[in-house]
Amino acid sequence: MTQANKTVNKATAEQKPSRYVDCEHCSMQAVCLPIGSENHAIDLTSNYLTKRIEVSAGRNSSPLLNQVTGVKLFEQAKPLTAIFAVCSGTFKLSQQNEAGIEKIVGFRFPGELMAEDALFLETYNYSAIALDDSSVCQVFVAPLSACSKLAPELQQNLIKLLTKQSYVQQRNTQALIGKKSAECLLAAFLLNICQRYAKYSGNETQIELTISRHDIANFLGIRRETLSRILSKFQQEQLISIKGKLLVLLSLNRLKQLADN
Amino acid sequence: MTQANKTVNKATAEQKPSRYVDCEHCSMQAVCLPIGSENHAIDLTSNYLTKRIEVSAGRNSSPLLNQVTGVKLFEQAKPLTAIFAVCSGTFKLSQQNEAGIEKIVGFRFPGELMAEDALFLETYNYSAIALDDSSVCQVFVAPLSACSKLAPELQQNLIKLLTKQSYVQQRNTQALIGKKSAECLLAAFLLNICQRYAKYSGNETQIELTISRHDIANFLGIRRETLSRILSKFQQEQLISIKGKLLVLLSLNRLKQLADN
DNA sequence: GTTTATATTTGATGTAGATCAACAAAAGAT
DNA sequence: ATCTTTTGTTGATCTACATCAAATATAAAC
Repeated sequence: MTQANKTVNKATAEQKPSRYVDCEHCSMQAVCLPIGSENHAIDLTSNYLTKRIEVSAGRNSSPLLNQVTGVKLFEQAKPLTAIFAVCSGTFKLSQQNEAGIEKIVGFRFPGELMAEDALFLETYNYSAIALDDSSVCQVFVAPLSACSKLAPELQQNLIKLLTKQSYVQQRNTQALIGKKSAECLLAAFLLNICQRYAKYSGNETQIELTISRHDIANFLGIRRETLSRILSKFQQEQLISIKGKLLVLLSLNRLKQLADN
Repeated sequence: MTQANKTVNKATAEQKPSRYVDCEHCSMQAVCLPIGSENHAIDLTSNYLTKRIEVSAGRNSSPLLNQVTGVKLFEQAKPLTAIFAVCSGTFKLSQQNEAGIEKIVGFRFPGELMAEDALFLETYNYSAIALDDSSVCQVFVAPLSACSKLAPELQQNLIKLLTKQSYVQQRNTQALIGKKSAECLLAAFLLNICQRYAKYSGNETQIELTISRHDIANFLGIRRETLSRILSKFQQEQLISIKGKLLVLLSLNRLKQLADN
């Protein structure tokens, strides 16, 4: 474990567990765990293949234009050399279209993967931006590729991992297309992120909301104003509470009811 | 090549090339083509691994409820034993949610894959329904899995294929979320299907539209009435023409302009 | 052929959410 | 501390699309 003391010293530290997600709760498990008893030689947790690195948040050094906040871990269209698992913190994944318009395509919490959906391809499909002081496990592709040629089981595990991941991804986005009302959309989103964050925090009724309203609205395909109104409404109706960065879900049942409409 | 003479005899046959898509234009190529010169033993085009089968359309035998039209090639949640490539015809892919609501998650034209996104998983993620008299190449997973253990190159090819596929899929759906207006959405959709169909027909300005308005609307997340209105408007504006089942794009440029808004 | 069912188009109306605009509250910068 | 910038909230209006409803066209059944 590397040091993340900076994070601990911050004002918001009370709400945030001062620990990394452990390997047992990480989606990379299928890749990292050594395969079969005879194959112990291939242990991807050795530093040869993987490396834990810190990503400090802090806004981009150049506040010229409406630049993205946070720090880029990797960048869309650049050569892909490694994939990542989030150990602590939060990331947003964004794509820029030809016109340069930013579209948030997802968020990642501890235990979740980034760029795995482009494994063995040439370039990253999206950029990853830290919204927080974060840490990640970096898995280099070249040695992974070499290893997997030696160990067919590893490769089958990889394929299973990737297909499962892409299925989850698809469900996440397909659900949102359903053209539910913005309220349902938001209810579904809040439940989703709290549930995912719970793997890390242990509590699926609350989350430290490091994601800006702008990014949530962008991701959901609604306007910031609309998002803000619905959040206010949810608070009036005692469905949620927001104090500073802490979001609490007050009634999972009613939110679930709203979500699947 | 198996016989597809039934199809040729149909009234709509003039508009439709009476041939299968050839292997050169098929997305399964990376899997089917024998690998390396030394590995000729592994030729997946042998009948051992793949098999071409016919799927007659014709509506479902039970017109009781608002049952899906067409014939199911495989069914969501059933055990996955094979993946498929479309040789001729059209398929729609549909998912049912817990409430039993049908959601169209995609269409497949000749040369495109089905169920590959669940390869090595237990069950199909969606059902595939033939909208046409169609034919497919069936690739059995068990022998494919066995083979790929022998040939790491095949497996790397598979991973590349899958990740590319899932990227294209994602782009297709993400583009639709962009919450463009229904007009942009439809323009993008028409361009997309014509372009994909062109691999088969050779002409990217027209398509034999076997997909119902209902299914298009469902896929795009708009109402049938809205779809119908926009189609009428596009015809008035000489952007497209519809005669029977034949859809012709009259101005690719103006449609493209509309599409990326 | 006729009849029945299904698919598609068109019209009238209501509403959710976009848009424009102003204001309030944080967060950085000096 | 003040000043500036960014981020979030609330109000007023407008429009695209959903919804309800009815007419027409197409396809299946007899």
